This record gives sequence, C-alpha cells and structure tokens, in this order.
Amino acid sequence: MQENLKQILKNHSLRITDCRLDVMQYFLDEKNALSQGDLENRFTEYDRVTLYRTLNSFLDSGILHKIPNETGSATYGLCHDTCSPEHHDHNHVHFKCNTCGQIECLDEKQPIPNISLPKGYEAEGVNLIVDGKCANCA
Amino acid sequence: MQENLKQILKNHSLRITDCRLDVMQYFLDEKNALSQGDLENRFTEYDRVTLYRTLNSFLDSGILHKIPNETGSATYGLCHDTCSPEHHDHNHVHFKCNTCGQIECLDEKQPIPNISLPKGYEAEGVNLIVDGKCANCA
DNA sequence: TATTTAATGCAATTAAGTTGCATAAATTAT
DNA sequence: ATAATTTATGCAACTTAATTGCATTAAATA
Repeated sequence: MQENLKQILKNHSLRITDCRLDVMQYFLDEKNALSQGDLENRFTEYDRVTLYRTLNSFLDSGILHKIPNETGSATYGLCHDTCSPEHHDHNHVHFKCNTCGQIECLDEKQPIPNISLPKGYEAEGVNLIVDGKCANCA
Repeated sequence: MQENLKQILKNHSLRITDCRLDVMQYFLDEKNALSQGDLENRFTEYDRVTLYRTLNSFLDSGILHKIPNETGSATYGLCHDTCSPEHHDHNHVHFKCNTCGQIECLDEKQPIPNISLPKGYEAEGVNLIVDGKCANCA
C-alpha cells in the first residue's frame, strides 16, 4: 500500500517524505475534502508551514485540486487519475452539506451543461457545487 | 435614486445608514462581485468592522449572496429581485476570470442540470462557476 | 422630544496564508 | 557506500481576513 503512495509521489516528481506520505494517506482515508486546519489538527507533529507547502506541492503537481467554497478558507480534494500538471480535469462536481459543513467530491461522471457566455469570453473550466444536506444530516 | 436604495433597506428591515447606502450603491455601480477588501479600499471613511457587518447584514437579509471561490477570501454579489431571507434563489451562475480575477454574475436564466446525488442526500442549491478569460483578458 | 433599539468605531483576538533562512533529509553522482 | 547536491522541513516573523466585546453614537418608535 505504502508502495502505491510512493509511486504516486515519484510519478509527480516529488520527493518521498514522511509528511507527504501521511498527508496523502489521510486524503485517501477521508472521502471528504480537507482544509489546512484539518491537516493541522490531524498532524500535530508537522509544522503548519510544512503542511501548507505539502498542500501546495500536491496542488502544483495535480494530486489535489482546490474546491471553491464560500467559507473563506481553501479546501482540497483528491484529483481523479485523469489529472496531471499538464492536463487538469477541470470539470468537478462537489457537494457541500449546509449542516455539518463537509465537502465531498461527487466523482461519478456527472453531466455538466454548456453555459453560454457573453461575447468574447472563453471558458476553461466549470465547477459545480451542490449544497444541501448529506445523508447523516438529512 | 437614493429613495430606491432606502426602500430596499426598509423592505429588508434594515436601518438606513450612510454606510449601507454607500455600499449598496457600490454594488449597483460595479457589475462585478466585490470582496471585503474591495470595500475597504473604496470606503476608507468606514471602519473595516463596519463594512464587514454591513456585508453580513446584507447577506442575512438576502440582498447579497456569497460566491464560492478557491482564493480563500469571500466575494459577494447582488441577489436578484427574487431573493429574500425566506426564499433564496439558490441557483447561481458565475464567471471568474483566471487572468484578472474578476468574478461576475451571469444572471441570465441559465439552465442548471439536475445532479444525481447519493442516497439520502438532499439538494438545496446549486452553484455553477465557470472560469476562463473575460472579454478584456482574452 | 424622550425612549428604545440597533449601528458604528475601536481595541483586541484568532486563523489563514506567506516568506526567508538555517538545518536536516532525500536524491544523485562518485 | 559515501560525498555532493538538491530539496524539504522547522522556526521566526509578517500580512491579511474574519471575528467578538464594549462603549458610544445614531436611527426608529412611542
């Protein structure tokens, strides 16, 4: 299992470190999106700057993506296999529970509509966020 | 004109104050979404806490809505007339320019698809954010 | 106009995001 | 396997956003 994680890091030209392995495992274990604060709570043994840079390196290499939300703090989710630094799968569908606040990826292939933009505008990606109540809170 | 603004505040049971009138006018003048920082830059005569609370009172009363984004700071846009504290129009379509960073509401009636959620989940609203290049930056 | 109620400004706190730099660890070349 | 090189980490420090309490001021109501 650990070997898988190491391979992922290698594939993205990232050095194999304890922090990166632990953080990646955490993302794999948690189906939900995670924030900087979540990591700080989970890994008190790592400096918060290290966690911050771990998130950024994962972001740059296409392992994670940022999930837009209104809370004012960034949340991150694992990218599908199709994501890479060169080619990001820009069409993400996420669900945010208005009660417990959890954000998760609805990574089943979801139909995202073509939005008609004003003249001169160019679309690069589409984010769709459904909010409501998750199964636990409904 | 000023009378319109006052009426809007009255309709939402908000007291008429200079700050609220100025902030609302600013939102009406700017077609783009605005952040706390934008207000602080524009209105140095008001304390940042006052601006913060103005945004919140507009949010609570349904005059503004928060626009989800990945930057980690909240942005706000005017709600359509159909919004009220009781009944929010939850289906918003926004455009974010990846170059200049501006966020605007695409308030034309846009078709938002039905997303199929996992069992037990209840949808309350849908946010759709298209990112790319605006006419100025394309 | 007096009373009541809510908004404002100020001080202060928490948290997120960010950078520079010395040290330690991981990769690579020998 | 070890030395050289490159990158990651931890620490200190700083910036900005979000937030709360409280005294003061202003708006709505009686």
